[in-house]
Amino acid sequence: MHSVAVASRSADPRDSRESRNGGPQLDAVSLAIIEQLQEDGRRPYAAIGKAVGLSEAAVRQRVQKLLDQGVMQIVAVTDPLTVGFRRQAMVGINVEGDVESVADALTAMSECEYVVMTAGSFDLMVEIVCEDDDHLLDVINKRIRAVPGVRSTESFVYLKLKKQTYMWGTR
Amino acid sequence: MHSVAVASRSADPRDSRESRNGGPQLDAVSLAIIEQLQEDGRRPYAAIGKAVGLSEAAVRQRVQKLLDQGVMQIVAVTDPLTVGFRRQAMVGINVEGDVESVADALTAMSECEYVVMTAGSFDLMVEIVCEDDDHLLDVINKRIRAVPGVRSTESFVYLKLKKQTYMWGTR
DNA sequence: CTCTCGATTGCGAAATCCGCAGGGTTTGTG
DNA sequence: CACAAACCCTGCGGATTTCGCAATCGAGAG
Repeated sequence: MHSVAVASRSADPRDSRESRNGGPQLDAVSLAIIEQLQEDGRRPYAAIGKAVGLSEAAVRQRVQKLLDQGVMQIVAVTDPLTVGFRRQAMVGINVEGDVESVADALTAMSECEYVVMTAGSFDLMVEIVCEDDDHLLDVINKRIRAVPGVRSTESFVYLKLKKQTYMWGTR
Repeated sequence: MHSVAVASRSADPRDSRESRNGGPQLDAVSLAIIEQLQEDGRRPYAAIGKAVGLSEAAVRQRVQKLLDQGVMQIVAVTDPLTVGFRRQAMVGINVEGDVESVADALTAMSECEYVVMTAGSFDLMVEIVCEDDDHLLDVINKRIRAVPGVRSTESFVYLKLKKQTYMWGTR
């Protein structure tokens, strides 16, 4: 049991990627584990272990670590329309002054589902999820534009969501 | 299995009134179950049952049904930057002719993580995930602009992802 | 070589998952 | 009203999985 099984895994922990921001580096095995859990977040550890060539306990430890480190999270994702949120929009925002402080303010708003700092003709892009038109109007015109530093906004109301995947790292 | 938004709904014979896009009506209990799984996708059925006032078996059956119906899926989600995709961008697209056919073409591209038809100064917004700058350039200038009907594109390269939640229905 | 540290393994015990049978409740029909 | 069918829930074993822990392995550092 000790003699074989080693030939396969050559975990290559050194610079697969290390360049920036506190990202803990992931080896090929952790990537494979994530891939398994992207297919089914409830897949048993033993099944994952069989797929990636690790024992059940080792998989469990690595998964726990990935969760603790915030590298991934295992959650239920839904189609907003089926849970009562009928209006969504992407909002492009231009900022004067500190972009990050504006981003933090938007992050604190529960309707803001997704906040990203960008390069281009917008400084920030924010996805917002609302229950109806009134709610959407209120969030955009009253709440977002009230944030200090927000110079202008442009809204793109969702008409139809065509694709939404969670297969990052799976290609 | 890749798309949430357009997940097929099982022909539900007795659909009294699920007007349009909406799927099956979710009662308060199913919503509470989803909420539990949005906090932790691996939470045991018994614990969920205790939280929502149902037996373990009942929770299990409801969860299975929600998964089968495509109302939700339980998956691992990651920050693409930490799993080796260093360049992301939101791309706004203007289309001449049929928007939906363009959307379908983009949906077929694996680099397109998110495709949505919008109202506003863009007809489509697409989030793309790439490994590096070359890859990003190739996708935008060669692949997306080559799609028939694409009139123009505007890119917003991601600098920093500030927020990414999956708490729909939790408010 | 020796020691340390992190990752992995093996293994029981406890908890969880799973399928199935049974019992209410509601709906539709004769 | 009676009856059947469809649904949803509960309870209960048995199989499976999770969990915690001690022992082992491997790569460095001293």
